[in-house]
Amino acid sequence: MGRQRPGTPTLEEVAALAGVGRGTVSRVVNNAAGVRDSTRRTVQRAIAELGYVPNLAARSLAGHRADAVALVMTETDWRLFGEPFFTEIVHSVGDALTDTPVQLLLTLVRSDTERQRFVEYARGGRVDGVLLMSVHAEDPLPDMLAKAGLPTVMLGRRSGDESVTYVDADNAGGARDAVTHLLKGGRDTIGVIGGPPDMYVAQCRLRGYREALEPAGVEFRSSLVVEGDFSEESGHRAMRDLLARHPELDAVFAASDSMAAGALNALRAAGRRVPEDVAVIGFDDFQPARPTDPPLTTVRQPLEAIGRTMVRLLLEEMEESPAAWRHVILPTELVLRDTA
Amino acid sequence: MGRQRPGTPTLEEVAALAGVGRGTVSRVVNNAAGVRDSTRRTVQRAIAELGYVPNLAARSLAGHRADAVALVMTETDWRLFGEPFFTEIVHSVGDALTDTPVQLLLTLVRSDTERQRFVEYARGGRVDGVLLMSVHAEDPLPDMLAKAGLPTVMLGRRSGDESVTYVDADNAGGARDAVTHLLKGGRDTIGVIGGPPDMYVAQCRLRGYREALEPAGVEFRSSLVVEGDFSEESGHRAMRDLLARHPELDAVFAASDSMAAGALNALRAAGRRVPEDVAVIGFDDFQPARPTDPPLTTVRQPLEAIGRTMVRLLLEEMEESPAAWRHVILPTELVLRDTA
DNA sequence: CCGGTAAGTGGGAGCGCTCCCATCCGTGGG
DNA sequence: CCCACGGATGGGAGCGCTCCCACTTACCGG
Repeated sequence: MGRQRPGTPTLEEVAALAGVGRGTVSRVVNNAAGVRDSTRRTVQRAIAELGYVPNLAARSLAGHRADAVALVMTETDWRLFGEPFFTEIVHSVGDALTDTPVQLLLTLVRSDTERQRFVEYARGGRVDGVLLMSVHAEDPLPDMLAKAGLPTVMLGRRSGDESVTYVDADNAGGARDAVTHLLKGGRDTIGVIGGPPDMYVAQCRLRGYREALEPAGVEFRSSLVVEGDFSEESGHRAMRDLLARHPELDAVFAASDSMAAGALNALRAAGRRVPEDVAVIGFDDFQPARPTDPPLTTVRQPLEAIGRTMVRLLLEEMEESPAAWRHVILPTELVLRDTA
Repeated sequence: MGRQRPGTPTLEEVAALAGVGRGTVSRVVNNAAGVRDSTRRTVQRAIAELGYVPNLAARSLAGHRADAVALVMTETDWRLFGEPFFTEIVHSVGDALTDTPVQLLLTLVRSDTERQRFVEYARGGRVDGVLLMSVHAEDPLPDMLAKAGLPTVMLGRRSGDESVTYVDADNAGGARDAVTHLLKGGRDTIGVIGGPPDMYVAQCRLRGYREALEPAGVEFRSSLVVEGDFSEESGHRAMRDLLARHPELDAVFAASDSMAAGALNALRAAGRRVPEDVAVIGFDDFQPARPTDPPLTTVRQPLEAIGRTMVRLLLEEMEESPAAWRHVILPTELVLRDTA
């Protein structure tokens, strides 16, 4: 470092070459109005000739903005969600920023050192806003950013009431739809393979399950609930437990597709036919989903819309710095395939 | 944007509160020597009291450095390599930067718009150097960056002679080792499932195959070479072709583990025993590898070392701006499991 | 007792840009 | 023919920091 790249021309040099003032060149570079067309062309020629590129540090310093936003992943996101979720969010966020001059920066926060460094980076003004991939309950990052007054949007939430803007899928609603569908299909002994109970998203999906039972007059039985950790293996194990406890089970709602896939295997191993003996519905439908056999009926999370919405909210907060946090819940969609 | 976060204190304000000059505060903030301990403590107290965080734009502007590097992925990397490769590289790069004040920024370049934006970002001085994930032959990005005088290190190379610093695995050597191992095991009709012939990495692995044959006195036969695209499915197809052409085949070297996995399936379908009838060796051994049945003998790419080396070279270039590009080839390792 | 040296410190001079106001020029109406 | 007005333009005043040099002070040896 400390090295200077050679001959990076400055605004002033462009102005000199074009025979105009600094202000005019700045206006041309920033595509601002109020420059005569002939002047604009002269300046553009000078810019091209010198290969001028604006110094972004100077622009930031003078303009009080960075024209960049960060999308932060924690170590946990990194493994837990695997590629499809991550890819889809990143792509939709990227797409949503295409028409802006904003550069998207992905950053990985794996340790306290890295968190600290990132906070200094963000508070230091290198980004105008931060998007947080799903955060864990104990993650101090959202509040650190909020306290620093940085526009921040989270994907998902850590609890029922967040004091940070977030976008989330309608987890409860999606689960409710799934279970309602099972009930309408005449199933009445419906097991649940839930996620880790300390995760809010898992709580919501479980709540949706309960909410669906009530109007149908079916009683909630906690023996029908088994907890998993969103992994395929945990789904397999949970399904086995469930069958042992309730051989009469005629349907299962799994809080993730991976767990549903594990459940499918366990059911096959137990000689149950799907969906004849036991109907199965999953949750997520990340694209491209690894196809199950038979193809899984599931609740689709609107990832593309989530990414897009996060960007919209972030840009709005960057623009206006609203007083209140906003919470957006996006609808899920029940995708009927062959397991229910 | 255009918004100002409230009350961000400046160096000057800290200096005033601590009753010292700007220079002294700067020295404390940057952990520079030449400040009396008592003074240092006073200043640190003032910093804490005001919650001072350095303005990085100002620092960049005055200090001619960004304290950040970018790791660029193109759309192609994104899909082609999937998670394990990507994850391991990112982690090792991250680890290698832990002890520096350098922030790692992952950026995704999917279109010309995004490429242009990134180049402006990089040339604008927001990063001190760039790491490029594997690049394709036609990718103009490396040369754009090189021309801009930005320290740049590529993972892999686009051709035999690159005018950009790169780090690569010894693809030819790894392939040679694999095939030599097969020959030593008494196999002499060894098929190859190669990668796309327009990719240099595929050429190298194929070259290694040929180089191993010669000293063993085995003649190269092009009918033993089938081309794949690194996907499991293409490996399956290639294996079928190979068996049709050469029923007497007694070994296969696949230029990737995915293709080897496909080959394994095809062999099983054809009723061949592995390794008794046909030995199989793959290439990559990305962790965590999806286990094959039987466990695959393969050539391990030293991803961790590659990431670490890339960072070392980049930091060196940032420091000294050497005249010549450097090319580092890291050794692979033949991992013997059950298929050969 | 004094010059000499080193350690510690203060602050001027930018870094290259944006913002904004003063200025200039051309035009149209009175 | 003069003045007022608005669009186009020039450039001063910073933005908050680092770099570096000048300055102060304390302490050393002669």
